[in-house]
Amino acid sequence: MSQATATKGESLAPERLTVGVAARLSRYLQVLTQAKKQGRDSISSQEIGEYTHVNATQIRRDLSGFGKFGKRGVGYNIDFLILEIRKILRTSGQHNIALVGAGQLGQAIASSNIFGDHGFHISGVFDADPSKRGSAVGELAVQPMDDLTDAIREKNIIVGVLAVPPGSAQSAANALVDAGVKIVFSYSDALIDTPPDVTVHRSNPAEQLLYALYFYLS
Amino acid sequence: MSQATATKGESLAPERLTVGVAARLSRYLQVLTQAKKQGRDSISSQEIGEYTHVNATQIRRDLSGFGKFGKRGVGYNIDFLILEIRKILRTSGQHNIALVGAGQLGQAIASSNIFGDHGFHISGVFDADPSKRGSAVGELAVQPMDDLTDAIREKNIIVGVLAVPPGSAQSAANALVDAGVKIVFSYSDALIDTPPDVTVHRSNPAEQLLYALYFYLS
DNA sequence: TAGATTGTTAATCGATTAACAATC
DNA sequence: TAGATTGTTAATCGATTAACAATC
Repeated sequence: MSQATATKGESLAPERLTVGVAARLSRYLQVLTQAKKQGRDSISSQEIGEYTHVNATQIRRDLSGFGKFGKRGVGYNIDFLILEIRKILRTSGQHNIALVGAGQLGQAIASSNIFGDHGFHISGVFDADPSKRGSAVGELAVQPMDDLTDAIREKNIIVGVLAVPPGSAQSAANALVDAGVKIVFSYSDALIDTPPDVTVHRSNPAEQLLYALYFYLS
Repeated sequence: MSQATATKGESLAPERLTVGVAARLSRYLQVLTQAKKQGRDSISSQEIGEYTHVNATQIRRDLSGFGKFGKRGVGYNIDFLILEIRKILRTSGQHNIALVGAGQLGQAIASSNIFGDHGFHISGVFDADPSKRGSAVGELAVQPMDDLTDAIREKNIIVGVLAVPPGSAQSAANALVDAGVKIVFSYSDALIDTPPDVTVHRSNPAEQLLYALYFYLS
């Protein structure tokens, strides 16, 4: 019972979410966003569970810690629940991010909605290769790495995405960190060292397949 | 204590790993593979923890359930630990996978080592677009979707990777499922429905950034 | 020897699950 | 009303953490 004591009618929000709850809420949000795109109005905890691999009871428990968001016999209203989870995660607004790497991967990312759908706006694409300078990636023109620091400071960017080959991951990450970025997402699985105040997340398809395979083979 | 009773000197392997343990072991394996690539010989639980965001004590506990793999004062021998974890996960061999989608993303995936480094061999690239047929992607030639079923049966493929736009994700997944694939990894965040015996994993960069952002902002 | 890091214990906390009354 | 699904409880299990002896 580490939740703040709530007086009648008030929200029951705890001071700070645990890592598990925050991760799961983000996961529910992703499913809700996609279900909304498909034109759905409401969704049950059971169904969110099928898409997220989270137990349906766990989902209802996670949500009921913050309020009564559902309707018995019906499920959860998608628009409403998206707003509520965004409030809980305190990430309601748009967030500018910087993309480093304008190769095939960078171009694929910039022209997709995988970030845009979730409140992240790619506000600059950077590449160390001078021959790429100025070429179009999505709706943006590729900028040289020298522009990184100014762009990150001007647009208050704290998230950087790396779409560079493994051999360039560390140097590209260094450039982002020097410019003030605090959260790095890398599509390469090369290990990246950063100061303690910077967190690195890596794309991990093979890792997910490996453990899915274990359960398939068992 | 659900571990099998082990007689002296034998491995202590439990019947079946929990989801948590299997996922973490896969994660350690990824870090070990990368550290080996960097020419490292040994690594401490502390350091694996920094790269995986898993507590160092938890890592030692996970490993010590299967044997004494480390050396006190030194750490874990990387080559040895990779072999041991592969044995535990029973995924030591090579696994053929099918890649659907030969656009920028598919090409980026096929020409990278993100799967190859972890024992997954891309043995076929497929695309519904007839104009792409035969063009080179990595070291492979793009095949039409009609070839999918035969290829998957011949090469005993149980894993399919989707690198297609959100609007094509469901139909491409259907083709994979019809051909006999049991594990699907999708780079699109569109929701995909499959029969109960097929598991779907999705790439989720925005989700990870969202919850990283929560902890940065708190 | 001195320093480092494993292997292991014990105590706590969060996740998971089944079950079911409440209610839409 | 009948069917469905939430919100919530209670019981169990796994994860997390600090601490430290063992030992390389």
